[in-house]
Amino acid sequence: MSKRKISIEDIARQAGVSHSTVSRALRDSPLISAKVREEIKKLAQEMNYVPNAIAQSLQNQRTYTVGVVVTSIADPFFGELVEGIEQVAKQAGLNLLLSASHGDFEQEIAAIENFHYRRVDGILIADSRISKHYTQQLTPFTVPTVLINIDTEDKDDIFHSVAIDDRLGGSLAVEHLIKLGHNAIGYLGVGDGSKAEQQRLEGYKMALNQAGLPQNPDWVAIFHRDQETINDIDIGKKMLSQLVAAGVTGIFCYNDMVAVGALLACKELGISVPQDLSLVGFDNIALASYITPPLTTVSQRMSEMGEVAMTMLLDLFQGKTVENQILSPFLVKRASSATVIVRKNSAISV
Amino acid sequence: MSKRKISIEDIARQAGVSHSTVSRALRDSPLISAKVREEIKKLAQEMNYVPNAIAQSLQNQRTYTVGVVVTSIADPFFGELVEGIEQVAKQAGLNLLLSASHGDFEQEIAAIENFHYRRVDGILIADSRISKHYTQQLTPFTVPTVLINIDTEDKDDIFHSVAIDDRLGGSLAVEHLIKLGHNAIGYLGVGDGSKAEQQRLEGYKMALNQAGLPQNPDWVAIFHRDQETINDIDIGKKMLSQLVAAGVTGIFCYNDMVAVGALLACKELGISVPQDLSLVGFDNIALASYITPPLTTVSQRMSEMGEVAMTMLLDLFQGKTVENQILSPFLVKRASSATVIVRKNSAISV
DNA sequence: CTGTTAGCGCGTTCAT
DNA sequence: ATGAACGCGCTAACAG
Repeated sequence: MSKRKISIEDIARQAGVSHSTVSRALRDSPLISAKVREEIKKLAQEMNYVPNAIAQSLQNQRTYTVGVVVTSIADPFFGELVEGIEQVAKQAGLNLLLSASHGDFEQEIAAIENFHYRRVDGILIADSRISKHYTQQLTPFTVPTVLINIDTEDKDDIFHSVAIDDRLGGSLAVEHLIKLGHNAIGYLGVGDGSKAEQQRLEGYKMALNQAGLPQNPDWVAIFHRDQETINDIDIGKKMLSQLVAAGVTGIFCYNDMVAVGALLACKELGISVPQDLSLVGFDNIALASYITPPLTTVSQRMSEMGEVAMTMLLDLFQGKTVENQILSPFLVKRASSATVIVRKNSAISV
Repeated sequence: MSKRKISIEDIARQAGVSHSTVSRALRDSPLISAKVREEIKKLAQEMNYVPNAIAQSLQNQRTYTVGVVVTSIADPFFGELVEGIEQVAKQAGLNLLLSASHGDFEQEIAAIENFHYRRVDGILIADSRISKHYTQQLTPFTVPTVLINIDTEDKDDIFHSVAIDDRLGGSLAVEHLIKLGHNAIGYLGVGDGSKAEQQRLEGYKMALNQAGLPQNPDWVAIFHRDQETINDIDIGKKMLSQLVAAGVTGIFCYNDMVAVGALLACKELGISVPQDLSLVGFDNIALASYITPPLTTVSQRMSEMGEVAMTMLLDLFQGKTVENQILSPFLVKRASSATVIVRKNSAISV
């Protein structure tokens, strides 16, 4: 903003009218003769007038901006989410202020306070790093806020939320394996203590129960975190063997990265997927469809999630009462899962 | 902003001073006695005062906000870029206004005008959809702007840029194959008419020249676009066979997706990589490291690109003169490329 | 229909 | 060291 832009007063002077006449003309006020309105609009055009949103915001008490906090922008997962958010925001004439928290609680709080400072009209938060802290730290919050995929325990009147039905997702994965004839089905988890993992595991158990299939503690392998420095792929790699040793023929993995890790471990161990072992992931990341074999997985459609969350925010702006949403994931069948091949001899060789 | 937040006047009234005293106290003005300064700060804290960035901006003529236009947020490529941008922006106390153009020229212009309207301090554009149009449409632009990976032809005084050295990238890929003993090296391109492709091809030729290796028109396969509806993977799939038929033992692919397509075609044709054929990609997308075999590729480090671009913008804010940057890519060696195996008989079988 | 005035919240000069 | 007054650019209430 080195050169100050021209204002409505500049064009008022030029037109020989008052600045409020210009303001009205530009806003298509009915209180203006059609003639001067067109004249002024033309003049504004000629003078390259660009209205000042800052001044308008100060007056309107509305910034037409929403703040978005995600863990990481580089994560394709959140990328899709933001894409969905952006799409409906743009359509509604709203702008996005984006901030990454990198899973750090401090940074997340800082981002939210910054949004507050900038007087955003609403806030979207997609980050699992939070919990009850919210209730304390963010109490003085009057800005409409929608939490995405976050365990929202209380404060239902202030915080709204949209989340995925992880239990359903787990069930879908396991039911799929059951249909394929598996009856020794394992679960491979990362042990991050998240509600998501807890519920996917629940879905796993539920599906087994419902099918009357046996359950075995040895079939559930959840990584024990001593240090935070391990990634999901390596978890999958490490944990696979013990499940195989326990005799499972199909495994539901907490997410796709874990499944990819398991797949890599299979290759090293000479276990062929899906002939010897079926794998099902969760998330449907892009990688899932390109890897060999392509991964059967539960898909979340993050962009839809973003759209729903942003739409919810729009409803809140209009004073509507909104209900927390739980989105249903769905199964994407690919080549990493197949019907069980019964072979008495080769089974021993594993 | 349903409930109006408290202002400096509110806390001035409470403290029994004028609002300008409060303003000064909060900004650590030396014109204030240390005592009242602390008192007022404490009071502000108690009253949950949050300064109004909008009002400040109107006064300062500075929004501490930069606008970012990318083709797609969901694209991991741009995700990384934005992550880099965001990181240095945050550190400098700047905010990001994000917008996606989806490769649509209209949307891109609209985004930029919107940024203009919102009085951003600077703009970053990462989208290839543009060209000379800029010179015309965006002439009245006084906002510091940095173009990322865009052919910036003229207007060097207004637009600044950071881009990758595609020619060097092409050379690196081909030199690598040469070192491995290949002497019939092909290029597989998408034919999108971009400067990037043109320069990567140039790098390919340059490397061959420099090594004194033969060149053959049949070794360069560039897809001819009749319709826009084909993706890079399918291009790679389609074009591979003709290069193989031409007798190449190594192929430099325009990007990783093309290389992945080529790889899939190899699997179908029974060509084993890297034993029969070496493949090198470009971009180093996440997928490249997970596919089988992992892909040798030229890496761009988009996050660095974002950091550099944002840093350049910061320099511009400080009135420094900046130079357009060209970043050097580097080779990432993986299992899709290997030394040539000379075998007289099997060579015929291809 | 149009002009005058006030105020959104804040920073800053000009007095004192 | 502090208060009064003005302006950033715009919208809206109030006069005419």
